[in-house]
Amino acid sequence: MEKERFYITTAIAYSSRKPHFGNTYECIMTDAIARFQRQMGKEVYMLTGTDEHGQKIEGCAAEAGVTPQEYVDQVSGEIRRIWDMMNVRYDGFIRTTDPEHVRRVQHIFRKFYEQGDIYKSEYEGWYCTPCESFFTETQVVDGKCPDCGRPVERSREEAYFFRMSKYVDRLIAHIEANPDFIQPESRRKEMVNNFLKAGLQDLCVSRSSFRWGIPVPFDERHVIYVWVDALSNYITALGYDPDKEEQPELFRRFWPADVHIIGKDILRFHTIYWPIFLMALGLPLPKKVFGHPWFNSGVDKMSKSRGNVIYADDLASLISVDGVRYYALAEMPYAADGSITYESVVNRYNTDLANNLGNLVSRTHAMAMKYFDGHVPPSGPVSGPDAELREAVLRAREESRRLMESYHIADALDAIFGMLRRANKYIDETTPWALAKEPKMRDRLGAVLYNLLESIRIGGILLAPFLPETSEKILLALGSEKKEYASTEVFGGLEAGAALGPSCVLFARIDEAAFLAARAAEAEQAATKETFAKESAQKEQNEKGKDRIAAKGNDRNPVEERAPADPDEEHPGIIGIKDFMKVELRAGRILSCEKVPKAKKLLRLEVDLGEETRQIVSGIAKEYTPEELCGKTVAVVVNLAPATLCGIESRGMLLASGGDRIRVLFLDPETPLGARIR
RNA sequence: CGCGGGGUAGAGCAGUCCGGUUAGCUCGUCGGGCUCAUAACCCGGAGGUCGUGAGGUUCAAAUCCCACCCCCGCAACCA
Repeated sequence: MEKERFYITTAIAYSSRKPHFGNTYECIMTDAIARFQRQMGKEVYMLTGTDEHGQKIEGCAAEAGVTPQEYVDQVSGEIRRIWDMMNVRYDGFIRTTDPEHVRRVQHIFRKFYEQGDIYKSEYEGWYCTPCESFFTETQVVDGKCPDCGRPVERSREEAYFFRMSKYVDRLIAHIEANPDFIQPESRRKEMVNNFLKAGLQDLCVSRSSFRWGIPVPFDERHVIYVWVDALSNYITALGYDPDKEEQPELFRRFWPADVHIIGKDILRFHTIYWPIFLMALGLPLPKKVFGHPWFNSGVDKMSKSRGNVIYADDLASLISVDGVRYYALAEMPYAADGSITYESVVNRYNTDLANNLGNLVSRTHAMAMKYFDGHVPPSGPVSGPDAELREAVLRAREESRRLMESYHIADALDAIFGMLRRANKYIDETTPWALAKEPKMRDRLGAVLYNLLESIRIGGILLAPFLPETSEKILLALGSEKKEYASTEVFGGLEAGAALGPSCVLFARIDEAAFLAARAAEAEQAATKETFAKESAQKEQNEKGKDRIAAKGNDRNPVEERAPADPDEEHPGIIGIKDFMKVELRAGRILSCEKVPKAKKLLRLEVDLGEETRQIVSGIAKEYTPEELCGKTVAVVVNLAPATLCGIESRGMLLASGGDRIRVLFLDPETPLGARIR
């Protein structure tokens, strides 16, 4: 009989910088599912890879003084190194710069064009270079990018568009007929209500403003924009090429994918544009798209400027690879965002891995060594709590399987660890050390230890998809050859008389206080270094304007150093006093203030600037009530171009701290109204 | 009235669809037990008006209905 097949993918990682914990989590999660499916006897193909085109990478490479190809070679290698280190066992690793991928994407693009799905038109709008995005008039906020807040430019370019409208109805019908298509559930409604039913616009699928991309085959001035390029990886990696008479075996065997595992931020592209591209190619749609939640760092989004970025490889050096895997898999809820803190890392590690799992193995192994000279004793008749233990073991097996089938990974792990807890309790119930003192209880003692060893053996096998190394170690300690899932069906697979392996400490306990202190010290050091690096880099650039050459090799993290990550992390360059004086800041008093109806964040203010009174709209409604602002003296940017927000004109801007906690900058009430601030 | 999800012990969650035993679980906390083990393990206690409404339906509501409040996604509007 032919094996059932299972095709699972991660999103391909964007190669502009080193992936942080959230990216790595996705890969670990996907790997756990893939390993589980292999354990279930399926023929699995797990695909991951790197997305290597785009203007941002072009820019990063230029800054680093290397070619884009050299740049992505390095980053892609780094990403792959981390995946490998985390024991992610992928079957395919695609890079969007692979020549085969490039050629196939060109064929796909041409096919779309030839069948009339792609047409040439002109795009005019506001363009944000760092985000590589065009925005419409209504999206742009006061001349700035709505995503990153940096200035946008008026830009017009000839571009190719994909006729989405043609397929929308079919897609809606598909989503409605397949309620499981988008997971978790809540995401499905977001997509359907926010995008599909609201009216889907044609998608711009080419760019001519940069070169680092796959050229449009029939129009060399254009490169194929990210989505046709990146999304296609799921089929090109299997060898799909629309020009081929017959698709290769790999493709025929594995398409359609069973599930695409992706971050919730790109759900829209995977549940709307990707299915439509597939429809246009006449291919079946993936069975499921799972938009996993994000890991936040404590309460904040992870970001370097907050000094709270955690990298998986760094963490692995502290708590082991399986420690990281366990943490990521156990801590992340199914649908809501999870949060990572060092406290919870240590707590999870100590309580679950060291105390519950590690110590169970350790104490059981020690007793078997001491009382039975390192051999598996024969199992005796079932008595006392034996039945309950066995039942717990088999139930954990069923539960974890059921939960894994629906991608409830944390819950599946919980089921297994619950069983381990039951085994610890069993030791207290049966008190083997007391039995050991009575020679006539020898058989009972053997039975008790047998039950424990067998429970651990089954547990070790069940843990294999999540903690592959630990699973190996457990089975090695038991000296058991039986590692296949089938051997867990019946309690009693362990053979009496077999010799145990050497004892081992699976997870040494961590001293929480010392651990946290060390992390705090590191963070401080890193922050200092970061500031220093930035400053000297800027100095260098300003003074000589020379290109910097990326340090290679010994630099611990060269990628991170040169790629300014998120917009909010970018530090301002050094400016002269002239530049500063371009910004006209003046003191004003808030005369009146009210919430903008229908707006969540906006307050409409009348501000007295001495000479004049201005209407300013400010996005601080979540932090301040109108009452507490009235009468306050504030700093206002008065020469900012007017913007229209929610239909209300705003002329100027209040100074306030940004980020998650917005705090308005209040001035001394004695400040004369209209006074220039500098 | 944009769309969706959620408010359950100090924290994180399950239970809600298909109303019904003392509202569970993990962590934390307090007390006890044990000594095989990684100061680990086991037991017990305290701690909950299940967001609010002396609302509705019902013999019975965390669970169904209604109203309101708050939080989080997505979208929009962070000047």
